[in-house]
Amino acid sequence: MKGGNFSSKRELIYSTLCSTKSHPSAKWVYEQLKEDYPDLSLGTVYRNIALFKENGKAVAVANILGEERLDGDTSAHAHLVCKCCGRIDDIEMPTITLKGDAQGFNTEFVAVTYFGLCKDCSH
Amino acid sequence: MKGGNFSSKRELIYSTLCSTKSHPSAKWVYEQLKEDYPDLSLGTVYRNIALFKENGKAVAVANILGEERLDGDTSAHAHLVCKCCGRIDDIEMPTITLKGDAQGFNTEFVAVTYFGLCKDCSH
DNA sequence: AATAAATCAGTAATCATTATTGATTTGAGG
DNA sequence: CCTCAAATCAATAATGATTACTGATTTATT
Repeated sequence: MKGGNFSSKRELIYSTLCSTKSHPSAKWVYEQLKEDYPDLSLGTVYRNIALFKENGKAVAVANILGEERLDGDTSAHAHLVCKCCGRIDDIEMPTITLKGDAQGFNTEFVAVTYFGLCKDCSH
Repeated sequence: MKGGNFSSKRELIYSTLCSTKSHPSAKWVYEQLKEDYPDLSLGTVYRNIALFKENGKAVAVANILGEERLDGDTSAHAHLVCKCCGRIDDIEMPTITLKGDAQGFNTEFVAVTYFGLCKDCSH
């Protein structure tokens, strides 16, 4: 029953990932849980996050300072990524009007990401 | 004269990056040049690509299989990324109508990326 | 309880990227 | 042309995120 749902650790990791809007890294999720569940391995967090991504329950939002940042909210929305402090915020998904077409491409997910400086880092 | 332009190697790396629409990795650029310029170091490629990104002459398009993929074409266009084979194609930039606003966010660059399966990988 | 599959912790290995170091090249001024 | 300081480089080592592996443990099913 691969990728199934009978694992308590898996639910724990998933709910931690979904508990924040900060778009955390795998390590962040690990560190949050490590306090209450000392016998949790970072490898387990990575493995389960990989499963979530395969199953469409999570997406990679950006790669900040070499760390992949994740989002457990897969509803349609866009992101503001601050190049300075690494902060990632949600915004409403804009309307996208594709000119021409993506001939033969089978789209599963559309990412709209604004890179720039957040309010705090603009001075 | 940091990030300036008096280096022949720098121009070489930049023109190689711009010579293809395949959105290559740093390693690919290195391998292309290595044939004709054996005394080129992978570190030099990475260092110069980092400069290009700082100076807005190149952008990171996606992270495929742990490798950052680059684009020397910084004109407005969107990307089709195949999750299966890693191929990245350009498409015309769609019209984006932002609902609400990104309060106080100072946008430098907008990325629109379609993830899915390319024609070949859809069967 | 018995069994097989799934999952786990712990750890080692991988591999892209970055930092360091000391040598070389560049361009400006004399 | 010569000198010098800054910029750049190759080579290599170090870093650090991610993945693979191993053997033990847990789960679902019978």
